Amino acid sequence: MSRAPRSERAGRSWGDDDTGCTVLHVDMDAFFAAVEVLDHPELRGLPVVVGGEHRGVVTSATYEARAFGVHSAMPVARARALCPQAVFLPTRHGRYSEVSRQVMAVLAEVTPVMEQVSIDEAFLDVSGALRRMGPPVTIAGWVRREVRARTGVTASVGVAATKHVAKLASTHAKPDGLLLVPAAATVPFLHSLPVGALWGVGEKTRQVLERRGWDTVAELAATPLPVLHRTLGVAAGQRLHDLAWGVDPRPVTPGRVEKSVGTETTFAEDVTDRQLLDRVLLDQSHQCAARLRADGMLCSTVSVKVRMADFTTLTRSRTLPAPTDLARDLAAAARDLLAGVTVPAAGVRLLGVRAERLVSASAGVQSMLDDDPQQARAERAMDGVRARFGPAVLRPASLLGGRPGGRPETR
DNA sequence: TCTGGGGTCCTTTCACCG
DNA sequence: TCTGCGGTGAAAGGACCC
Repeated sequence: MSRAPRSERAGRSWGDDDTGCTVLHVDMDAFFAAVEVLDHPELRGLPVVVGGEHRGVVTSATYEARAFGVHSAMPVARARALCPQAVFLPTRHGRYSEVSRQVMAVLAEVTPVMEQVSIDEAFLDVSGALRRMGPPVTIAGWVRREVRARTGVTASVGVAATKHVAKLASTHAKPDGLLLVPAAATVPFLHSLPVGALWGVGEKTRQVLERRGWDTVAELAATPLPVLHRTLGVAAGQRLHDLAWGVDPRPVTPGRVEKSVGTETTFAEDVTDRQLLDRVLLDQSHQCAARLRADGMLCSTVSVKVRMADFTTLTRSRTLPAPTDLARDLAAAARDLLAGVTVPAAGVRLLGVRAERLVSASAGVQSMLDDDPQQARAERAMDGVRARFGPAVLRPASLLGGRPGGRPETR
């Protein structure tokens, strides 16, 4: 669910010349909530909110719920206050992934030049499909019809000459719409938007820009580049200046490789018990390692994230002597890193482990697995058992004897 | 109101090396 | 021997995205 601000003006028609507008951005409408309504037809037309239960936030809400001011990233408690009559449902990630795969399969029929950005959106470069399927707007119409017919959920599509503008166009087409921004209308379209609409401008940056008096993309675009460099840094200043003028040479890139894998847990209650924290790290290390092995990757760096009860957050990371995909190695590093952190009396709210600087296991690098083939065989055997009987059947002995009290309440 | 979990990218700081 | 300096890589933090 997009959090970017929208502009009434920008949602109008900008013309019908789609020449050169070969980038499509396909974005599912209120995706998680839409899947829930699909599976529970009796909820159609009602305010439905999907999100965590206790310390959770809203991950998706139907347009009926949004009419009450509910939006994604809002604490569920706040959403309940705004819309007590809404139906609140927990997230079912597996089910959303299933529908997502069906949607992506439809898109893949258009062109192999498809870049999936998240579970519910993707870019298509349709330049190679024009002869077979017709002009971009015709293709966009086909995508919307086929996605709805085959999955039962709706998508909005933005059509433009660049990824950034296509993305903004789909935002302004919502819900269940299509918006073309002709190449010639790119700059007027962008300049009709508030600065917060630009990709890369979140809450903090928007405040910085607005303090300077730059409320709109047009005002940002008119600002000399050196001033932007001083205000935002060279990289961010250059990028926003380019985007504000419609300059976005990024190609649609299929098959992006992951750069890190991680898992984190917010406890139902803040935790002060170090043994419990260590056990959670071990559990998370096993999850990360299993994913590394499933993806055929090794990691060179392990990082630990700790969020304290007062929400201050710190990370600690360590480069390993050699790359690994073994939970034992991740856990050893993670525990060591956590040992260097002072746990405040009020306790820890969130704990996480991330494996970074990934390299392919087949790249022939010297790894920590070579030192202990027995451990490697044991962990791979665990993968096999979990694959057959489910992730919950097998856990290291030190994790038995009671689930850590703070398993995420969102599962 | 009270703040998830999965990520990416950028900046700053610091240690180390020559 | 001490100091300065530029380059580089690791670590940490923060902003942002969905």
